[in-house]
Amino acid sequence: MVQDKSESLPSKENFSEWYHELIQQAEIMDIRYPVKGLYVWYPFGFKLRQLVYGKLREIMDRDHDEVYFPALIPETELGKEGEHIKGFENEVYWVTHGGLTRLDVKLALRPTSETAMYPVFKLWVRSHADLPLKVYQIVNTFRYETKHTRPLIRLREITSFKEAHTVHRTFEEAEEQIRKAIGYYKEFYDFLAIPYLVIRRPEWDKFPGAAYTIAFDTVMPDGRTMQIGTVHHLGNNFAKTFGIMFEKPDGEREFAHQTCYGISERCIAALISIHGDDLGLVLPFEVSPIQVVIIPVLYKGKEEGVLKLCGEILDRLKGYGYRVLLDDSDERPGAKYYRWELKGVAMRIEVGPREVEENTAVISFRDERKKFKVSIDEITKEKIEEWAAEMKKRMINVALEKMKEKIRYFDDIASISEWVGKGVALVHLCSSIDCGKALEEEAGGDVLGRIEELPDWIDVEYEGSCVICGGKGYLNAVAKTY
RNA sequence: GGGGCCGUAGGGUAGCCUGGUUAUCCUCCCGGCUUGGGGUGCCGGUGACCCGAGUUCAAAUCUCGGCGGCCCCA
Repeated sequence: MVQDKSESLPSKENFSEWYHELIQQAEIMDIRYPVKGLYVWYPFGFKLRQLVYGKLREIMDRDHDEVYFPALIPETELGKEGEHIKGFENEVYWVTHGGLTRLDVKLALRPTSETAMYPVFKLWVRSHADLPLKVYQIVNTFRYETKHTRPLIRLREITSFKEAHTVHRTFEEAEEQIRKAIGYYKEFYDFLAIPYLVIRRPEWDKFPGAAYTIAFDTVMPDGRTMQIGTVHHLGNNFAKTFGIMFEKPDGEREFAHQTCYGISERCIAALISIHGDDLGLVLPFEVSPIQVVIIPVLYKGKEEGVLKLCGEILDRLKGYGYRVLLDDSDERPGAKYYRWELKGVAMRIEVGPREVEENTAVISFRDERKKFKVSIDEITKEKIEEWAAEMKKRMINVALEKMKEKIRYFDDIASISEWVGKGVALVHLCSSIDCGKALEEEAGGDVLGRIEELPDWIDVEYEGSCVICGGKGYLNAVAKTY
């Protein structure tokens, strides 16, 4: 029996369509805003954003101060660092007029904030005692994307760019910060149960103006990878451009070394895409806008007892501090199950006349959708936390297994192109640009770069001979990308 | 950069080729009854031809322009 309900989602097998529909049906974003690449956060989507970014903030606040820099950057500053501007010039939005008056110096809508911040860092940094300087901000950024835009994934206005910027005395000290930043991002994505690869981008694909770039990539259900975080060591390139110098204890003046690292709302796209299923969102308990929904099963003449017990459970869970909803709307229970599953509510409690008699409740978790019965007394804060932790563990395992299936090692280039597009190919590759480009040509995908941290589940030697030239190579990843 | 396709209620659609009645159907939404442990059923209701110009007795339909969206190739 085929359910041809128009509100049902396309199968996740058809990932692109599934994503497009789910974003709207689950009320994450309204895509009807009349400008290409700009979208509206629905209240539900925005709550999810706030919960996810709350965790990111908590992590950043341990080691950074939050700041806010302006969205407009004068052309004179944006253009100072040659590599940097070359990397962005095709996608910068320009403010050219104030009212009817043409501006003497055009203003760019920030594509990222290095050139907004660093002229000010020059003023803030004077002595070694001012270092290290570590700040972050969560802001919107603008890029004139010409390719296919998609909500949360490819935007003309990124609404939720968390960018951190740090300044240090030495290259090594900055490098130490890079290690810490990678640790912060790991903690963040582990919290969201999103698996990732940590990869050093090849020379031709590093951040414009950086010494090197390390990226977090996750593998989407269709086998393409998505970059969900980047960490850049800027060396003293920008310090030289913007004159960020400090006086050492011995009185000598030196250029500072810098890092920057960012995460955008692609983390939400990954959260939705990695865990969601044919019925909708699946979210970890901690970030579900609604963590628990209580569904009363009402039979004529027995409403009172059921609603009373539901009310007691509601009060108790609210007392524990959870985001809980009692759905006493006039619909059949089945319709409610589907609705709240679409929204990714982590835990469901059903109460009907049978449960009232036994003083029990039927519990179900969104990821497994099995039902089990517990006595009302068992629903304690400790128990719920235990259940939530178990659910998170299941989600991590499932997501990691799926990612492993989409990653394969190849020791010759013959069959790589058949695989790239379905998943990630691992190959040994030397660091020459010629070999990298030849491989991209052959594979029909992008070289993501050298695996920076080899996970224990990848059972391949880290070093090996380059698949193109046979020279000394390291394990690299190749894939089609978002 | 080159080429192609498409704009009809909140969402999805038929009608357009061959101009002509009250613009089709599904869904959502609103009201009523019914029902209630995995998408109840019935009855009733609100709501649309992207914008502008042209052709014509008459334009959702044909022509031109604008705006918006989608796809393919480099």
